[in-house]
Amino acid sequence: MGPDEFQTLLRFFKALANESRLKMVGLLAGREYSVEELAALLQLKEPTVSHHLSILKELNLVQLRPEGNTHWYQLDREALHNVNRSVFDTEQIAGLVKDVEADAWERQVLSNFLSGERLKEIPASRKKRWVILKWLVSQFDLGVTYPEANVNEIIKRHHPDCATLRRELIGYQMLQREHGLYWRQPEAEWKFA
Amino acid sequence: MGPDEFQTLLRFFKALANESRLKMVGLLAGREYSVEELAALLQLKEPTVSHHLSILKELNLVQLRPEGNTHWYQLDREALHNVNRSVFDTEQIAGLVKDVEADAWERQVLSNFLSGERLKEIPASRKKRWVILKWLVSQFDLGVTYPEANVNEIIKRHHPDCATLRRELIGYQMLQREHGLYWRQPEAEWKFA
DNA sequence: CTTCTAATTAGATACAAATTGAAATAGAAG
DNA sequence: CTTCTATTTCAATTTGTATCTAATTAGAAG
Repeated sequence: MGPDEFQTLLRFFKALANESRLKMVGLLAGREYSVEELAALLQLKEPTVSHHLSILKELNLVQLRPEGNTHWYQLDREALHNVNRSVFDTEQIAGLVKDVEADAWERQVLSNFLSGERLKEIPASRKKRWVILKWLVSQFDLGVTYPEANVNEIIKRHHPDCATLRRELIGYQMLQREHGLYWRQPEAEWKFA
Repeated sequence: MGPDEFQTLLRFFKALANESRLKMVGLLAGREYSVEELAALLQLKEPTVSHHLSILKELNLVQLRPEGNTHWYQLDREALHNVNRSVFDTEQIAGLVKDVEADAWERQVLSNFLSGERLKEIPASRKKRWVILKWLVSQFDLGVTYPEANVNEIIKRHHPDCATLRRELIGYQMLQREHGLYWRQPEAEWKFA
C-alpha cells in the first residue's frame, strides 16, 4: 500500500468523520432519499446536504439517479465494502507509512548533539547516548587494531572526555579490548541493555 | 445499534480522519514507539503527539506501557478489529440512525402548507400533494359512507377548492365513489403512481 | 533535596471545515 | 416562451481542530 492509497484511505475517514454524513450513510443504506428529504430528516438546509453528498459522491460511496428535478441518492454498498477490505487488513496498516523516514529520530539526535564533527555534550539519557556512540564508533575502521593512545586521540577529535566515552563504547561492546589493544565490533555484537 | 454506538463510531472515524494520527496508527502497528520518537518521525512537537495519542487512547486504539520517564505506545489490534466488525456489517448501518425521526420530512410538509386546520395552498409537486392528501383523507371516518354534499362540506373546512381536492382523493384511491356515495379506503389500497 | 528528562496539560493562534442565505442552473409544467 | 421546483454553486460566517509555546507533573539520577 503506497502513499496514494494512504491518501485515499484518509479521505475516506474524513468523509465519514462527520455526524451528518455518517447519518446520511445510515439512511441511504436503507433506501433512496432525495436531497429535500434528507434535509428535513437531518434538520439541515438543502445546500448543506448537497455539499455533503458531493463529498460522498467523489468517493463513490453513493450513487445518483436523476428523475425529473429530483435527485435520488442511495448507498453503494460495493464501494463501502471495497474500502473496508483495504482498510482493516491489519497486515497492510504498517505499510501505510512507507514515506515516513525510519531513522528521522536518530538523525535528529545527532544534529542536536553534534556541531560539525564536534560533540557538544554527552547525552544523559541512555537512548540518546546509544545513538551518539553508534556514530562515534563509526569513526573507527573495521578490522583494524588500535593502541589505547590512538583510541583516545580519535575520540578527542570529537570530545575532550575520552575516558568516559571509551568506557561507554566498551560497555555497549561496540569496541572490544584485549592486552591493551582495541578494535571495532560488528553491529551484531553490540549490547543495548 | 443505538445512539451510543453511533457516537462511538463517529468518534472512531474522527480519530482516524487525521493525517498525523493515521500515520501514527500505521507506525504503531509495526512496533512500540515513544512520544519523542513519534514527534521526530512525524516532524511534530511532543505536545502535539501527546494530544493525538490521548485521542487514540480514549478509544482504546493504543496501549501505554510506562518505563521510567518514557511512555511506550503500541497499537491495540484487537480494539481496531472490534470496531471494524461493528462498522462494516452493512446490515447494521441502517440501524445507526434510529434516532432520526422517519417522518420528519412529511411533518415539515404539513407544517409548511397548513395553517392550523386550514390548507394554505395545494402543493404543486406530486410528492407533497400526496402528503397533504393523506392528511386530508384522515378527516373522514373509516366505514362511513358520505353523500357528495357532505364530502364537499368537510373539504371546504380546510380549503375552498373542494372539486380539485375531491378529484385528487379519488385519483389516488384514498376515497372511493359508487352511485354518488363516497367512503374512505384503507391505506393499503392507495395508489401513488 | 536538587537537577534533569520525558511526557502531559493549559493557553493561544492559525488553519480547515460545516453551515447558511443568495444567486444560478436544469428540468417540468402551464 | 414563461413560471415553478429541486438541486447545485457561490460567497461569507461561524465553528471546530491542529499545532505551537510555556508551564506543570512524575520519575531518575546525582
